[in-house]
Amino acid sequence: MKQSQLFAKARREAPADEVSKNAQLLIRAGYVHKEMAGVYSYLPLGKRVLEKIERIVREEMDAIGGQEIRMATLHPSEPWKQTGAWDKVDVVFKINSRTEKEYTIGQSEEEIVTPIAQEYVNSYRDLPLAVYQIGQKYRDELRAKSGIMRGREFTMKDMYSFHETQEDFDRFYEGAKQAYLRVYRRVGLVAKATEASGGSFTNKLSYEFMVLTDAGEDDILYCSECPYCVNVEISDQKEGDACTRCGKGTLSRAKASEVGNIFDLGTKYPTDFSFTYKDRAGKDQKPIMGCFGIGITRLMGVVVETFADDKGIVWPEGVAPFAAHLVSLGKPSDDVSKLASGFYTELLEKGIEVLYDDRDLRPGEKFAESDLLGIPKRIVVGKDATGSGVFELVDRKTGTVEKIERDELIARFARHG
RNA sequence: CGGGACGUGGUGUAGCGGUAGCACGCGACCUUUGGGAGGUUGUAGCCCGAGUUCGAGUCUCGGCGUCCCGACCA
Repeated sequence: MKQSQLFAKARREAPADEVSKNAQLLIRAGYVHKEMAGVYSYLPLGKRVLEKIERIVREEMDAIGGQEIRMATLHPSEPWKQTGAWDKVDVVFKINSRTEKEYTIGQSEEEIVTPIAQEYVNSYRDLPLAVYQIGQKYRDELRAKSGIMRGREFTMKDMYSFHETQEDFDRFYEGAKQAYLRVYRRVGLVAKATEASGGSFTNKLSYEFMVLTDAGEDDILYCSECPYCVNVEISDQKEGDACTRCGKGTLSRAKASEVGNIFDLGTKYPTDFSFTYKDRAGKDQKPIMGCFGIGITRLMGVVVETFADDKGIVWPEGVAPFAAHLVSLGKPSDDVSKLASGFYTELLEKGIEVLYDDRDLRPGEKFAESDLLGIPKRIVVGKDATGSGVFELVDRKTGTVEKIERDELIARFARHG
């Protein structure tokens, strides 16, 4: 993509009405546009980042047998009344039509997915089943905060699974937990599987996936030696206590942001909807159900919070909007510009995702903006490149500068694909 | 929802009862080109509504909006 054609331009100053690092940087750099408190639109660069995250999530969900669907976001009120959530869950938006019919917009989708599964799961032969979607969720939060990390509208991957037995559920649950940890790793983050409350409809524990960040709104205790991690809201332990899990480490307390949550829902929803299937003996049974969420937009915010430095955003390679930022220091149609344009075409032909800064601006401005955008690698084409054919490769994270010959540079990006 | 702060051109801000100013951006022209250049010129603004006052961006009240702390958080 040519930067001269990118309609969302970076600004020099952060918006005055945002305090959170993620919102300040994402707005400044032109990734998102705020519509109102807790609601953001995603512009070309932001959309690309979301798609990167979504692709990783999709691959990992597919790998554990998830089937992707797309459920409605405008919901009838009836199933929500049937499960009790209409009255019990206070973040449910309630909408009235012109004819006074009541609707809601999805803040989660058990009320929709359970009847869908009920329609097609008639026999034990149809189980297990796992379906998921990536889509918008709406919650009537009393207070939106922290930029894109806690909004009233956000993107979530939500998966729902149905099982014959607790053993089968446990097997799938463990597989999902591992898949989640792979997702976060690929996104570039370290997430801790944290023991937490199961929410209002189950008294079982759940796992929350927590990334340590001061921008987070949860507090967790985690062991210095083993993976044990617990949300302080359900823990009687305190910082400095010995870890009861491994017996070796001590517990530290830290702020963290929840980027995923997996639940054992038991038979709550099948019960509410009278959803049964025939087991091997021909008897009616209720499936055991699980729910598995990942906050896609929140994940993006946490990545910004985690890696940004004083110059701007720093994207890990896995989620960057582009693999390379090609910055030409040439003037319109001079030799430097021609060289850069030729190289841009070649990168495109090799399938390398590149943002090409072809604008006629001063170098300082281009570098500052490049730093702000946070693309992992910057290729600078200046005067010296016209004779030598050697380009400059700058690492956004470390600032390391390498002089690399043209073909080697292409080969390097092609390898990372 | 309780508490607090704040709403001035597209963006960031100054103005504290008496002619709304600056910077950036954007348009035009000239010079400049390896870390956010300089000059000339143009462009564009007081959230909404009442009230106090000779006079309100400024004071009072009421809305609306945004952020922060708390509460809440499938």
